[in-house]
Amino acid sequence: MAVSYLTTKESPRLGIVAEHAEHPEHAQRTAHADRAAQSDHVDRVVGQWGAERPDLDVSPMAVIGRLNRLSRLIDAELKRTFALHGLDFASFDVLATLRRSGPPYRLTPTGLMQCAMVTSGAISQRLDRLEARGLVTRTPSGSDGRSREVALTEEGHALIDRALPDHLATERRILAGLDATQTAALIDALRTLLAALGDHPE
Amino acid sequence: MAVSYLTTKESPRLGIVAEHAEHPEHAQRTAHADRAAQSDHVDRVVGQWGAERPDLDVSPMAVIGRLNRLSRLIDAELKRTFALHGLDFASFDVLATLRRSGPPYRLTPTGLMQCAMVTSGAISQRLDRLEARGLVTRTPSGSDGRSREVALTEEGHALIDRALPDHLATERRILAGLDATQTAALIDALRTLLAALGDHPE
DNA sequence: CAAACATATCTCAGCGCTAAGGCATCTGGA
DNA sequence: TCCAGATGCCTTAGCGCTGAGATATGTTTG
Repeated sequence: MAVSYLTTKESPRLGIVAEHAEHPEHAQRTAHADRAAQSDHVDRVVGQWGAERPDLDVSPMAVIGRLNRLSRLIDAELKRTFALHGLDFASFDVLATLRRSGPPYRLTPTGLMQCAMVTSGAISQRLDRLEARGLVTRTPSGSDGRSREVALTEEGHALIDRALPDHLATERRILAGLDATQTAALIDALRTLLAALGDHPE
Repeated sequence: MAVSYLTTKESPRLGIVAEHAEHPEHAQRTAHADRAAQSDHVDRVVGQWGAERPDLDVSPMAVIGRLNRLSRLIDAELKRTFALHGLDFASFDVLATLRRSGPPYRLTPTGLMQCAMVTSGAISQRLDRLEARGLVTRTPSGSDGRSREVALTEEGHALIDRALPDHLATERRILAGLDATQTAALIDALRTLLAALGDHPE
């Protein structure tokens, strides 16, 4: 039996076929989908376009649309955990980047900017806020008069170490519905897409 | 030979194992990874945490971190296409939602709000901007005095029909690096995560 | 019917980001 | 050496969104 991952509304122009439906986990999920006729928001969107613009191949939306919605939902979820520690995504991001860089927990604004994928202005403002709260310090760089060294304070270090386990628990909860095979395949696909978009380290 | 999707830096505590490495596409990708020791930004982050906080299981970051970075990169890419048509994501979103809803291309602000996953205030402001440009109209609802009917104008209809093919081309280009198996697995995983986060239609 | 509650939309202050540009400093080539 | 361009950081206007709340209308309940 040919079991499809797609609802009837999704035209398979991306050449999507169910090649490994023999995996028990997948069979189970698909069986559930068959039972409940499970169709999510993006299925509906793709179906609408299929009816209104049958001349266009909207199948890329099945991926991009889901990535977009998932990203928003995850952001909202993570936000709640950050708030428990008096943080938001921007603050957590800077503190975590400094923390994981290892002793002496110092980076330049440029380094933070590249990790965070935001503009230099955004980093300046993030550091203003963190500095005002005593979570980081900014000192002149010894070797380069233009540069600065941003360092975690003891309070900043303690705060990120306190928030991190909660954050990881939230992430784990979000991913709890995926089995090992799905997770590996997801990472593989995301890695491929990131590479195609030029997301390289350094 | 046990071929892993993970770099040596990623601890496999999510129970990730390479169960279907016999797929030709995957073998090829992994071979390439072996050859170039391909490691992306998130690999580096996970490796840093592994060194600094070996007591914590940071493997969820391999998924959440990639989703976050990918979403930002995709947004930036789509933005450029929207700009070619004098649009941004917010405007495109509203026009596209109206367009795909089919004749008579009318929805309420509440309907648009639910599709867009933003607050009612955001929709009010989006509609202000679109109305000022003559791309939509707002008229009182006949049946409910509290409600309004938002309708695509001819100009709005023409604009979204002009922008959509370009948008789809951009999406297709972003996904070009994925083969059919990867795409199907990606959709499957995203669908599972969306369902777990309660992203249902209507 | 009236009161209490629910719903639909809008308003607005505040927030974080971008884009553009300013200033100081570094670097490499003529 | 000098200077033009590159680099690092900051400043600021403007933008879109959120969160809180206002207003008006609809619905339910006693």
